[in-house]
Amino acid sequence: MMVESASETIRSAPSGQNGVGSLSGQADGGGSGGGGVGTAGPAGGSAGRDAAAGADSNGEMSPAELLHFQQQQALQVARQFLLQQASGLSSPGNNDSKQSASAVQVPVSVAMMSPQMLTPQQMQQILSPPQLQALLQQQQALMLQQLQEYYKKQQEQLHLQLLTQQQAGKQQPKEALGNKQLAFQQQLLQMQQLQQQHLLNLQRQGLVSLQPSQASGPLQTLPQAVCPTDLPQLWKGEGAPGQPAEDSVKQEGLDLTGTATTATSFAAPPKVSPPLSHHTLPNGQPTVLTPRRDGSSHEETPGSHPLYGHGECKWPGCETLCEDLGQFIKHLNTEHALDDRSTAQCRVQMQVVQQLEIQLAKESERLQAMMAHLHMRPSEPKPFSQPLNPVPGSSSFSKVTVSAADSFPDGLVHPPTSAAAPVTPLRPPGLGSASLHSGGPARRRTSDKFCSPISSELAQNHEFYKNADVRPPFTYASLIRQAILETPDRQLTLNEIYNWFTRMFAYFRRNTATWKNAVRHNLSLHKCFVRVENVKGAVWTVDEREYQKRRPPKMTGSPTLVKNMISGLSYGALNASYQAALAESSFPLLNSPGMLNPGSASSLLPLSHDDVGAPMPLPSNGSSSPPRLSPPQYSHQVQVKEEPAEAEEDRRPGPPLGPPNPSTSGPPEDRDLEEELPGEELS
DNA sequence: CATCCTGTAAACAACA
DNA sequence: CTGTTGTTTACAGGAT
Repeated sequence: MMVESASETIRSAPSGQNGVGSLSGQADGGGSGGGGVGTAGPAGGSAGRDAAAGADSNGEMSPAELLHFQQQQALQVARQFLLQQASGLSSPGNNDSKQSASAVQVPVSVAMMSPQMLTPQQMQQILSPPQLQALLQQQQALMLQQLQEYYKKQQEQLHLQLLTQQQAGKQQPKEALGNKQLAFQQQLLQMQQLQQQHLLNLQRQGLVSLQPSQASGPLQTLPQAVCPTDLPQLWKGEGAPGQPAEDSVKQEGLDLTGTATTATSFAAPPKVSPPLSHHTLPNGQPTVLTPRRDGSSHEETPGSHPLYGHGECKWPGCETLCEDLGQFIKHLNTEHALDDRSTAQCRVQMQVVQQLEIQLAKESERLQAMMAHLHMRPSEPKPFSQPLNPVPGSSSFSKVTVSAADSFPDGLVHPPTSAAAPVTPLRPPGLGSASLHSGGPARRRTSDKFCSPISSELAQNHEFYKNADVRPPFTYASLIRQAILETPDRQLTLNEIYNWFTRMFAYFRRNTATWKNAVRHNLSLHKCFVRVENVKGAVWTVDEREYQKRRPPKMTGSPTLVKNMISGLSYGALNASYQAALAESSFPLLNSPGMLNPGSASSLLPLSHDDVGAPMPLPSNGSSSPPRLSPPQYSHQVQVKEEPAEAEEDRRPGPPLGPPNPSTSGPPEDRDLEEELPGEELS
């Protein structure tokens, strides 16, 4: 009864604080009840436990967490890789190197939307997880753009050549000239194909870290570039000093130009339908997930293995040292045999790859749309600063936020097969780490109190929070309030609040004991939460006055403010055509179920700015939906100003029971209910 | 640096 | 007895 699934499911894994070690026993979900366990010496010891366990080989980590971390890692890698790639881009010998070099710097920083460079940490402070994710996407998009710029340049040159030849060959017979043109056009076409393929390959390689042999360790460096602070702990940290070898990668990519012509794979990303079964074969030769450049993939040298490089196992998160290939194979067979874990990891990897491919396609289309919109002929040489387009700040952000724009229902999000992964499909690359690794309690919640930011952000990103195991940037108090205010009655029982949390946030489906305690703690602690005795028990309500009373927001340049501004920009300032382009671009590509970006899933359609986004349809809460709570149409859930009526009611009237009616039928509190208070929030 | 705010842990009581 | 609900205390760490 009542014990909603959450309490059971995972029990461990508290937010992945850093592993402090201290494998002290206790730490079971029960926490509070036992009483006896208490004190357990070292503060915070219990918290770190799980993470630490994950790091070790003793399979403590649940498959779910593995999936999470792996995804995270892969995405990080991809990101890093793209970054490197972009910076390496300048080197293609030809004349535009200078340009592109500077160009790389500019757009990125601009994309950050802050005149001054922000450190990732700062960014994380300022931005909410979804925004961070969006930013990352933006960055990637920019990288891609730059790559495309590069290719475009080459196309330019071809064009130039063509022209010059045309002129030079004036005397030549027309048909010859026509042929030449044709040839050039073909070349151009090829170019484009290559470009796409190259991009694709970049993505793939960045993720799959294939074929280390190819270049003396280009990719090896990547894993370690991955946010050293979080992953390593979980995946068994690695400290190997990496060699700087980014150019080899780039080289490889460029070399492509000469040969490859098959760009087909791009159009049809591997469907990876049967989630399992392709991975480690019993004999130890894992079928590499992404066949990498189709046919040519078999080039791997006899003495190498796609998953083996630099003396270590490249299995995601493994990095076990192996002296030689034989040892590695052995290791592969033992450690990465066909089991749930490997399977899950494989699946994740597939998803990651697929996701990135989709994203690539999406970004490409977006680029097209952008260029179309800006009347840029594809061949027209553009000054580099261009890509950023007129409205630097807002647009770049809005684009980002919307980018994922996977407006399709999340229904299929979860990997069908189940087995080991109740996990949420993805997590924003950058912020996964942000929210997880950070040692202590996740501070820096956006200070709610600011009226509706929470509701708006929630509305906008609710899909994200629902699916991604990311800690929401709100305080417990604000969340509780939100939960309560979202209901018609403006009242919830404790358990219903719990349910709301678990329903709305994947994050809270995990370590229940902790946050439930926190919820109770907050309910008791804050005067703004008023407990009202009811016939069927007690319910909690919100005293808005009290709530608003709390320390005033302090607008000046606080991160919160910045954040709000940003989000405001991003969501509000979209221009229609742009949106259209985005939407257009994203729709067709997203038909693949497994992948989507929760990050902004909901952002595109419903809302324009602030609160607007009503409590979202949210039909998808499969399991634990309490009876009430149903009305999706109920909008404006958050009456920030709520004020009098409710307050006085809450005042906990002397009479023992009075008003509240018998359980069923009408809401006891009749009182509020209808005040719609449309014009609220947002000073 | 002091203070406030928040998150986390935990002890404990009342109750079902 | 166990688990839930509430209350309270303590502490750590970020923000002001």
